[in-house]
Amino acid sequence: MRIRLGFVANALGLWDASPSKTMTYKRYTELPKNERMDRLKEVTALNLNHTKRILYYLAAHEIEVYRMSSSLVPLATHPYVKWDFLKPFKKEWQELGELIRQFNIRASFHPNQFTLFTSDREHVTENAVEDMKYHYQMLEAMGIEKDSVINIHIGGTYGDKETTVERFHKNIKKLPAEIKDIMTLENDDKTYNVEETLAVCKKEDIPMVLDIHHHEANLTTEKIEEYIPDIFDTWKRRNMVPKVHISSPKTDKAFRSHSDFVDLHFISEFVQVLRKFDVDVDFMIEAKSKDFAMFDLIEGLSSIRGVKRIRGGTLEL
DNA sequence: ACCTGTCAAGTCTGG
DNA sequence: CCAGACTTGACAGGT
Repeated sequence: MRIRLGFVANALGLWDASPSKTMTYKRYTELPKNERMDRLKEVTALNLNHTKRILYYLAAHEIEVYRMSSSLVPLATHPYVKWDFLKPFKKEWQELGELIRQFNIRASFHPNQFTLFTSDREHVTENAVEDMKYHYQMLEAMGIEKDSVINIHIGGTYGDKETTVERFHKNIKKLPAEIKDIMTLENDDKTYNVEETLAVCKKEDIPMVLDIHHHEANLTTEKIEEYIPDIFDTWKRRNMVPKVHISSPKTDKAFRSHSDFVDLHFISEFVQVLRKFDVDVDFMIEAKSKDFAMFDLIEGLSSIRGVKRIRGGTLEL
């Protein structure tokens, strides 16, 4: 079995390469009208260029798993701004897509916590659809929508999980079919645990992203290995290697917070579990130290007996 | 050069 | 109904 590792958004090994430069609505309104659009485009051009630099960095390190920043385009879906971020950057989007293909990178998006389909307020669902569209359009512009996922959480519980899950199934119908086709759902550290998330995924035929840190923070009564075959089966429709989110607790007290680096022992236990299933997986490292945390974990895992590093970002077990 | 308050959006808890 | 927590990085303005 093979494990590929990757990281989220920013590469700390590169100087000044944030792909998430922003302009808030407040700042936008403070600019003279004739400068506003120029500034939006400037920020976007910079984020796209930084993403390009990161893709080359990934290639140089043979890293094939990467989550792109959701903040590539500032105010892309703001109701009073909403601007065309596709046409002015047609060439740039295409170039990113070509590099992603050329370097065999598995790219994904993970919209923010306000993108959810459980709310009983209609505008929340409308905003969620808008935000999902924004992410989908970026993937389309890069020509990689068929090979990518947009991952979100189920959402809040509103004091009644059962009713709320039903509302999720109702609200998700508002999402255009082609976008729903490429979405995934991740188990949550506070609300929907592995068992509950898996049930929703099965019902909607949506692949499930397993987050092992969230799982430890929000345990189901059963052991994780009992769920793994079903979780991994949800990826078969898309013929994709299952994706697992990796992080470890900051402290015992702040258990849910992400530690800067990933604790090797926290993960190696899980890797031993995976070994029994002998299946390829991709690890998305979610830690404050980003690529450094990923490199650290790659080296840590490589030192385990029976684990061999066969490429910069790939381990064979 | 460093520090601090602010920012479109979400829910949850407590008052 | 509202404030603060949760949590996030980036940024502008102040010292």
